[in-house]
Amino acid sequence: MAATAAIQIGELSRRTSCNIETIRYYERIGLLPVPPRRGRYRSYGREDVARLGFVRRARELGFTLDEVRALLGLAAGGQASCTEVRELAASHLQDVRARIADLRRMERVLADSVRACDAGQDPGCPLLDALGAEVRAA
Amino acid sequence: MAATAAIQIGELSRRTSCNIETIRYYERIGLLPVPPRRGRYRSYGREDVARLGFVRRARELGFTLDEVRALLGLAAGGQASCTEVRELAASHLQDVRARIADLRRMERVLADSVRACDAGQDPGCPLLDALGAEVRAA
DNA sequence: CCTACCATCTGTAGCGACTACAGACTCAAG
DNA sequence: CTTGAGTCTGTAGTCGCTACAGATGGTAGG
Repeated sequence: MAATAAIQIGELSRRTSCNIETIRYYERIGLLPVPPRRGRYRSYGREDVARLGFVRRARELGFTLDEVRALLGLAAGGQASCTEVRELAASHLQDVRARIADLRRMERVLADSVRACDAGQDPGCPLLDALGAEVRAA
Repeated sequence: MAATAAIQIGELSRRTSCNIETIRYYERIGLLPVPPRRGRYRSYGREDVARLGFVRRARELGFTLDEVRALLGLAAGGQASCTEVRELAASHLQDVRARIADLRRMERVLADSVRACDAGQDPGCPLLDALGAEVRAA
């Protein structure tokens, strides 16, 4: 019940594993509230640690900062917003799956080419061939 | 054997499915050679189509522009460089696989949360909980 | 010949999500 | 009193484009 222990930006950075410059950046773009100052130094409290932790975890899940902003708004809103949160997450999940599919396509082509290269009976370079190798003729 | 048909940037753009602005950008950063001019207009030939095609295919495989630059250098170099090409591709393949692994981790967490949300017996919002929901208490 | 219209030109600024300085200051310990 | 760590502001860089604005070029129709 003591007054929330005030911490400085360095401590906030340590507790959230978030770069100091990034914290100030989040403040600049309005993702974190402008904190009060002790002297000239930013002074943070318990709920700043929570909020920034939330942001960082959402970022780790690949949400964009705009999506995070929306999530923060919804999180403050109470249970009515659970549906909206679900929709945001579901749509983001689709994005993630699409990106995985893209990367898998790349992986397949690359792996095939490297394998062909290892087999090494090709007259030219199978990797360069895969990229359309007439460039060499220049 | 006719002199290589000279084309303008618009035609190059169409043939390579590469944005005009992007072509000029590639020229600016030295990825494409500075072309001669017909009047004030850039004039491209057969090997520009090939080179830009190569660049675009490499980009589709996720190579960075620096890697593409390296590949172009190696492609010009003859067969001695095949090993180096292989190494570049193999290392890029590792990157791609790492990114896939990252995304899969995200996918799992997101899918789990959305599923928990659908089950809908949680008192709060399982999605927000997954992100560390004390933010709501603010 | 004039006009309309398209393509092309140069140069600059914006995106997203940071990251990296430079150069000033504050504050506490030795 | 000095040293060193921490913090401050402000600006510019990263990557790979993309999007303008505003000036020309070349061509076709009237």
